[in-house]
Amino acid sequence: MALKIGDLANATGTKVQTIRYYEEIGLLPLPARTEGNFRTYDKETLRRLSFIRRSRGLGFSLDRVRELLGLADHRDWSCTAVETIAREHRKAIERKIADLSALDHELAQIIEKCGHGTVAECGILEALSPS
Amino acid sequence: MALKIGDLANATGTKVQTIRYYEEIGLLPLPARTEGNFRTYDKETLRRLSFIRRSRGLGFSLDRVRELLGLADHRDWSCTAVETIAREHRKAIERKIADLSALDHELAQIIEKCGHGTVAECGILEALSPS
DNA sequence: TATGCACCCTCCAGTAACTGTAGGGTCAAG
DNA sequence: CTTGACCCTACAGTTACTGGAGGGTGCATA
Repeated sequence: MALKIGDLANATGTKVQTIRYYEEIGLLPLPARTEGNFRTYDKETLRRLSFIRRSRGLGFSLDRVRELLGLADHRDWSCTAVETIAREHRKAIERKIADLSALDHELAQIIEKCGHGTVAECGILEALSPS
Repeated sequence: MALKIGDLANATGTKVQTIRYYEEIGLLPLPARTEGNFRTYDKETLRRLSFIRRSRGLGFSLDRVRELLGLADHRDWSCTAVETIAREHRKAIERKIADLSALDHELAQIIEKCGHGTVAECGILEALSPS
């Protein structure tokens, strides 16, 4: 029932190189090896990788993921720190949305200025030029 | 009236190293040098740098900026290409906003699951774990 | 004249999170 | 015994800068 790196990759939608990268930076433990030097994994590592990928999918940085994994190991601790990480991440995302929305409005206004003529008269380029 | 690199930096809110980087990748022309080997710039380069920074501020990649600068040099061309670049950029930003909004909703749901107890019971970590 | 200080120079390394490639080994099936 | 799928290591490249080491320039002041 030993899993190879490709099995983990398939099961989690992760590239093989990415799994090796996670191992390199210490997010995944050094796995056992077969006689032929192939990495072998157990279900626990598969769960850990799934956790990492789900967290990454939600936009957490690898450093945050590392913290979350560290917290998850202390089952008797308060989960306040977990909540804090999640809330701050959400705040950061909302800031990003606000920034992008402002950009979107600005772009909309600039695009409207296009006179569909020549570059020389282009309102878009003019809007990008120094006032 | 020759401008030094620090003058350009001050006038555009750009770090000196960033200006040298733009020169290195060919976004800014190789400037004249003083006897003491200091870069000297004219108003035209200042305008070019301002254009770059304004475009970057609107989220255009350096490759797009390069295209826009290239188009701006052909004053008699149609500005259709300029409009296309701007519209596609806007589309990309709107996709990003949609993605982040989806993330935001998902995070909100996950955060609600926190029971404020121990890590072992934490609904956030559970939501991050493989189903 | 010496000194201090702000500014300039080049070159190189590091950031985040992978992705791709070169050059080779392992293993089961046909 | 060969083919093909899979695995291995090691290293370079991506984006757009940012920071630092180690040293030179130029102007004003004591």
